[in-house]
Amino acid sequence: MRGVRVLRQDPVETLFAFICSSNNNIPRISGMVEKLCHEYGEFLGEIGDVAYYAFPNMKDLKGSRVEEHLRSVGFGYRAKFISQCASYILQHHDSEWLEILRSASYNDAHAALCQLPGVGAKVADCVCLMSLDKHEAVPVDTHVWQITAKHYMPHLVTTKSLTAKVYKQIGDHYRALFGEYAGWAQSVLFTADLKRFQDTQSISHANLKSSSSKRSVESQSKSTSSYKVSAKKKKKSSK
DNA sequence: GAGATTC
DNA sequence: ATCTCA
Repeated sequence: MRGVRVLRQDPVETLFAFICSSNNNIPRISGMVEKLCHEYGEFLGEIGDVAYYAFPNMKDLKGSRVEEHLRSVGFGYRAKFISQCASYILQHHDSEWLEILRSASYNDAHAALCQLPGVGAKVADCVCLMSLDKHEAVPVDTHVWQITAKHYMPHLVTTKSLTAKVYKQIGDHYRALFGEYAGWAQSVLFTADLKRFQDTQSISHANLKSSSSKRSVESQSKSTSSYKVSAKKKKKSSK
């Protein structure tokens, strides 16, 4: 049986990859990250006829020259965020600052990340959860917002946009329910709603509730006591 | 809260 | 998704 896993990724790669993710789709994000590696990363070797490069060091990502180049290859407004973010971290902190944030509290790490250009609450939570060991971090995108409002927090169905206030409310809701597993719960919610996982019994959206399928979830009891995490929690330290 | 930003 | 403007 397959499960939903929250990986422990490299903080630098995670931060810059999620800066690329804003208002963007996965194929394009993947292409952008590969471009960063190929253009600015160290050559690692090749397997067959495919060359592999490491994710760049931040010192190689800063500067207006980088920004201009990234813009010319289709990074859009994210080009500025990437170069400025690298500059900011190296100027105000150092190259190991992100790793050091692993020993900070979730609230401190989140607040610090939100200071960076191109990093808001959502990207900060993604970095916290996927690379900084902050498993109470709950990244709330428009998708998770809609799912949560519909199935778990009905009073939010009338909210017109994902404001900072609503963002906090949703995260706090899951933290109260799942504590240190809140981030994992978010991953299950998110994954369960992906079309390609709709028929994957082991991680169906409705599994966070007591029973039944996704289609009939609306008619179910909304009581929090029916929420179950059950025995499908998993974690891994590498891909 | 609305609109712009990249493709 | 973040930022800017109002």
